This record gives sequence, C-alpha cells and structure tokens, in this order.
Amino acid sequence: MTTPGGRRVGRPRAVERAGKGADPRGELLGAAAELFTVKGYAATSTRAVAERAGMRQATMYHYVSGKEELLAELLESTVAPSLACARTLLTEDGRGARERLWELCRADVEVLCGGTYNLGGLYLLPEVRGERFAGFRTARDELKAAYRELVAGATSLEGGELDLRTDLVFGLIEGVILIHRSDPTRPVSEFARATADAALRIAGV
Amino acid sequence: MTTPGGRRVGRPRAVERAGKGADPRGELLGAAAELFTVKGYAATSTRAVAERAGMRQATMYHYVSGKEELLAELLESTVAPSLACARTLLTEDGRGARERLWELCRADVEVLCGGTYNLGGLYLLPEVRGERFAGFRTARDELKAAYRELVAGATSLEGGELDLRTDLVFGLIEGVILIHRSDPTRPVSEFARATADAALRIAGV
DNA sequence: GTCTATAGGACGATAGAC
DNA sequence: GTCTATCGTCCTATAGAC
Repeated sequence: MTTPGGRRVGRPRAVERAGKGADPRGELLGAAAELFTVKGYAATSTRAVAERAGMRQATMYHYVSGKEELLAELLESTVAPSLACARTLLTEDGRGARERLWELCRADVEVLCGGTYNLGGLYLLPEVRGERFAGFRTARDELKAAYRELVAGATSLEGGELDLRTDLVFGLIEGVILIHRSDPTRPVSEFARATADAALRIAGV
Repeated sequence: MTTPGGRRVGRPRAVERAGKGADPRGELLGAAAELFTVKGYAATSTRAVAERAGMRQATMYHYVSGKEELLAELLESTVAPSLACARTLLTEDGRGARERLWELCRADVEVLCGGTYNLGGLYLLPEVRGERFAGFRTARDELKAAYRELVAGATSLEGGELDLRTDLVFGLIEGVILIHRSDPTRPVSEFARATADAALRIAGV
C-alpha cells in the first residue's frame, strides 16, 4: 500500500512479491481458490493460503475475518454470473424456452469449468452445508428455480415429473464439473455446447 | 470378544454398547461412513469415529491402521458391486448393448444412492486423489471403461465423440449423487430408472 | 501494513496399565 | 480388548512490536 504521494507505509513484507496483482485481498482469494479446489477446504490451513499469497499467516486477518469468509466469497462469486445470466434469460420472452434453456446450460458449464481453477468443484465440498454459506445456497436455489421454469416452458411437464426432469438436468450440469476435473484438456466451449445438447435430450425436447 | 467357552476377555468398555452389530470393525466402518459423508473426511476426527462406534479413540487402532484405511475400505466397498455388475453385463452378448447400458446405469445409481448413508458422496471428496486410494481409482476407471464399451455398442460412435458421450453419461451418474443428497425423499428405484432413461437419451439411442 | 510470538486447543498416534 | 495418559505436531486467532 502507498500514500497518495507514493510513499510506502507499513512494515515491509518478509518476502517481497514479484509482480502479480497488487491487491492483497485478491491474492488471498486466488490462493484459496487453488488450494481449496485441489486439497479441499478442511485440509487447507490458513498458513498455506497466506504464504501462497505472499504474506505471513497473521497478516491474512488484516484482510479477511478468517477461512470461512474466503470460501463464502469464492462460492458467491462463482454462482453470481450464472444467476445473472438466468435472470436475463427469464425475461426474454421473445426467444423460445428451449433455446433459452440451452443457453443457460451452456453458459453455466462455461463458468463452472472455464476459470483457472475448477471452482465448480467447491460446490461439492461437504463444508458448504454449513450455516455460514446460506447465502450461496440461496443463490443456487434461485438458479435451480430458473432451470425449472425453463424446463417447464420447453416441455409442458408439471408437478413431480417436472421436478424430476429439472433435477436430472441440474445434476448433469453439476456432474460435468467432475468430468472436467478428470480430463481438463478438452476445450471448454466445445464441452459446454455438448453438455447443453445433452441437457436438452434429458429434458426431453 | 469372547473365548470359545463364552467368557469375556479383555478390559470392559467404558461405555457398553447396546445391541448393534457386535463386530467392532464393522461398527467403525459404519460410523466412518456416516461422519465422512456428512462432515467430510478431513473434518472428521478419529475421536469422533471411535466414540460413535462405542469405543475410545485409541482402541480404534486395534482394528484399523488409521483413518485412511477406513476411507479406502469404504470407497472400495462402494465401487465393487457396480464393477461386478458391469463385468457380468459385458459378457452377456445375448442382450443388446442398449439394454445392458440401461441396466448398468440403473444398478449403479441404485448402489450409489441406495444405502443408509450417501456413500456415493465419498467419491467427491478431494482426499480421494491421494496415493492411498489408487486401488479405488483403478476400479472406478475399469467401471468407466465398461460404460464406454456399452455406449460404443449401443451407438456405433468411436474416437473422441465416443469419449465425449461416455463422459457425459458417466457424469450424469455421478451427478445424481448430488441430486439425491439434496432431496433424499424420492424413492431410489424410481429415481434409478429415470436416470437410466436419461442416460440413454444422452448417449443418443 | 506486516511482522514475530504465542495462547489455547484439537489432532493422530503410541506406550503401557489392567 | 480396552482403557488412560500423553507426546509431538499442527491449527486458528489474537496481542503487540515495528
């Protein structure tokens, strides 16, 4: 951090960071993203996160309240783009539900598998069921409701049958996270389109 | 434990177990199954496992070498039935590949979602990538190869296109684990059949 | 703003009594 | 066969120097 005049303030870091984004909070989030997705949340220490972000463990607490805040923020940043996309698509009555469902699936897979780290894999961590992450789960539920509405429009199903089809479509999307994890070499955009095609076949349109 | 004559040996437990299966190793596995699936592997202590099995933490080491052995055994016991089923189906040339693929999907979902605990959820734990669980991953790979062979027989696809379809089918099956976790009230056998139907639609037959 | 140091607790595993 | 006790390690979070 620097003053408006450009003078450095605060004690210098023990290990100076080469380039990288000069935003310490962002670096912490990036480090957490990598470690949480690869080693899991519970198995990742605050030490490991902080050190990878180029600071000592205690310094982390200057930027975040603790480990949970890191996970909560990562989760919400991951579901937010898909949710924004879903809200937009729901208002576009001009296009058919079938086409909009395809587009939602494609965009969702693109987000889940497209980043540097496999952030979609965070959804699968057991810790996500905790109190602290209710905000994320609410957003995810709203996204699922959007899927349901588009499946309904595309198929004229209703009731339990509609729920079942929606669950299968939604399950496919979340399942592809695992596939992508096992073979990350496949181009994401091709894979996203193929998954969207498959989702429509599951929905039965 | 008792002698052939029925006399109790060893120091009595601090907390006597009511009924339950009198096999201590089995009780440990059952306790681990519940805790690992609900709280995750890394977040579950050996203390918690042992105590739920009705013994002190240290006593656990009389039956298993440690935490990892519990997870390894649970994983292998979960994939084994599906793999046995797949091997049988691969030899049944009399039935069409399409029908056998459907049956494999149905049986797999039944195993993954049918038990008391959602053992299928263990596949998703980040720790499973560890050295110690290579045996499980090998079995899972063989199962996936069986899926691939049946998809090939049912569709006449080949090469990259066959790989892609197989991954989508396999991803659906693993994805439904998550669905079942979010709504465990739905009858498993109905759900398993619906998932198998969906898998065939993804495969494109 | 970042550090060192440490409090205070939980963990996995082992030793040895009973 | 099961216990109690404990070792050594690692953890999260805080206090306070610089």
